[in-house]
Amino acid sequence: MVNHSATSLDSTFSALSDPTRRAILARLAEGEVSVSDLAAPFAVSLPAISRQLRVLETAGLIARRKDGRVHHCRLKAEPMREAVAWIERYRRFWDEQFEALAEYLKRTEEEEKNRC
Amino acid sequence: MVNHSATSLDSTFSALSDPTRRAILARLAEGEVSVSDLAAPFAVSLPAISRQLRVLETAGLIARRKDGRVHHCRLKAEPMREAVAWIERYRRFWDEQFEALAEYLKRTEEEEKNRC
DNA sequence: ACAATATTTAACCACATGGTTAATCATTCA
DNA sequence: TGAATGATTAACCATGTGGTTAAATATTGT
Repeated sequence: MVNHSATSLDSTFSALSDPTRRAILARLAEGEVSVSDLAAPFAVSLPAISRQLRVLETAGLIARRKDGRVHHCRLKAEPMREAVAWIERYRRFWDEQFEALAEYLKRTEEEEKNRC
Repeated sequence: MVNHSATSLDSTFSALSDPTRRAILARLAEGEVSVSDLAAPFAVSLPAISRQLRVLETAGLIARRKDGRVHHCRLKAEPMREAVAWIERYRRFWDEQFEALAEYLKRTEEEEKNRC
């Protein structure tokens, strides 16, 4: 399997650490949105949003399509897969379910062993 | 359910965006480690590590126990739960399995409707 | 009391980040 | 062609981050 995202956990987590950028991603979950429409809800200038978008694009979290003078952004969530995969390794440290499962597996293994 | 972590997605993702800090967390997954032992593998000064630890502590990702002059750190993964929960909302944008499940659910729903 | 050890804090530096306004580029429309 | 629109880039500023070395703090061992 090839690494299509060509990005790193560094840039992914870094991109996700800003609330404005997370809000932008949330909006894009509903579909393509133009840069202006994307900027409208925020109390910052268009150049500010433009740079947030560049951060997201560099992190591989969005892609653009240019239609005339309007730039449409869309979500590209692949890097999140990698991020979740990293965090998941720690699930057992917070998840009771995980502990319950571990307990169950340990028990069945014992039983398996006793049968031999 | 009370919010025990008292931290934000901002600080969690921000803390996770640094490779040194992620390596520290990885090490702590094996159990408690003193600050010195934690610092040893890295080619940076102790004060540098001390500040990384403060970032992790502020984010709620580690806690400390002081035993004499030795400070022991341990993993506190709860904030990761929140982080994963946020990212999971985008799973369908990268996960084929998710699409397959959505497809399945849609189909069963149809059948359910036809039965009534 | 004093030296050594574990760690943090202080003061500093270089660089990244997020915001601003003004200027520029690209495209549409009159 | 020229004005208006959508978006980016440039230049600048304040603040945050991660590193350093030197100093301070806390604890242990002699």
